[in-house]
Amino acid sequence: MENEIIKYLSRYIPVTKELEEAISKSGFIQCFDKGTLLVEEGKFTQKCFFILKGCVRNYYIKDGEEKTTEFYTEEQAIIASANGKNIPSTYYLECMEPTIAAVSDPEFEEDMYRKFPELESLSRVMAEKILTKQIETFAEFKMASPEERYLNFLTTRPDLIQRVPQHQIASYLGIKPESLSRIRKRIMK
Amino acid sequence: MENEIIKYLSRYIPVTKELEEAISKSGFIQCFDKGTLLVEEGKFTQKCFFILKGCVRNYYIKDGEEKTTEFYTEEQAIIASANGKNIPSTYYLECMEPTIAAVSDPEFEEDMYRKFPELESLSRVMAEKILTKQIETFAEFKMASPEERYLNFLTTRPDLIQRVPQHQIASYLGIKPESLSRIRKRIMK
DNA sequence: TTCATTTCTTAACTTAAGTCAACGAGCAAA
DNA sequence: TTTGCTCGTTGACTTAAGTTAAGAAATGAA
Repeated sequence: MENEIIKYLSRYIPVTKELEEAISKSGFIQCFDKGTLLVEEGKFTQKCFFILKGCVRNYYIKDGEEKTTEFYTEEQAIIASANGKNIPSTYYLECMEPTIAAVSDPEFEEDMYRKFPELESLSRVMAEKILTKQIETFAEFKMASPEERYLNFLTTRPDLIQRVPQHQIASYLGIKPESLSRIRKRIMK
Repeated sequence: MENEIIKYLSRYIPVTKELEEAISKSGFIQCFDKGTLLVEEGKFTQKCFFILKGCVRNYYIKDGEEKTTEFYTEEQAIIASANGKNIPSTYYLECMEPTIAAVSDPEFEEDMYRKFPELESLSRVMAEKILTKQIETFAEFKMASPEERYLNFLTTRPDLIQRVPQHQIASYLGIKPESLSRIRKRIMK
């Protein structure tokens, strides 16, 4: 699986022998069982994840209910929200499937950036790319009705329909499960 | 105003004489009249902005209506969404007030990063920080009702109430102006 | 000042999402 | 196999947002 991350990196930067070795040695590729909580509310962690295989769900507990806000799948990065601070997590990250991920933390990253400055350049470019995508997605969400959001979801994340339960998708779309059920019925006509 | 951006930068990195000079000489601080469109739908531009003074509104035109999705004010960065590609803009950026901003583009940034690598490190940290904030804001938006969003807005962006018209705030909250009017009446009791 | 435009509010009505409850299908554990 | 969950659907009802239209208030230009 170290191979996978190197394949990914070499799409963007030349991967030298030294970098390849540093990555292979680091042992930062980890496997998680389905159901594993990578992050829990109230716990302190600064870990970041890059999904190589599997699916991770981001959810909050609000008014005693799970509110799913994001699904991360192959080649997506999960950035630590506890940015350098020692603050407890407000959310959970749960593996929806057996998941393989590159796991890192700020110290490891800083160390790698020192040794391989081109990695920090890549991180900068990636962070900006993900950020613009995120802003665009948020704008679309704001402008769309629940029904439009679902139709949009069908085309942008079709794989997720098979991978996660529908009531979590409802939550992800900002609506109740019963409403999603009715929307589905409506658009089938 | 060059002074302002240097003051901002020196909060995060030591600003050397050379860097200060490069910034002063670049002449990348620009002033815009109220009503100026920094970016227009269909036009090609790769400009980025960092607001020093003023307010910029991001909006789309959908179904013949303006849909406001973001407001940028002092010390906020507006990242170009046309990331390195030659694609036309899908949105507008309008100055809601006379605005002073640091204006840059990818070439200028690459040039500065080459000369001052510490700037790229700072950009990486900033992009990650803005990204995590953005993800959090999006999650809160999804989980909240229109009324909760407005109450949240009152505490997080109180200045905007005085600076922009209410129907644009409605749009920003993902609702119609009439609904916001009713929500305001409701919470006043 | 006057006039026009934009902005906000209100009202009546429609539509769709939320709520509550029930039910059946599918699945897994005992 | 039985039992207990989780999950999705449906129905009846409530609530609040969308729609349409009108008018009042504020703003800005002539």
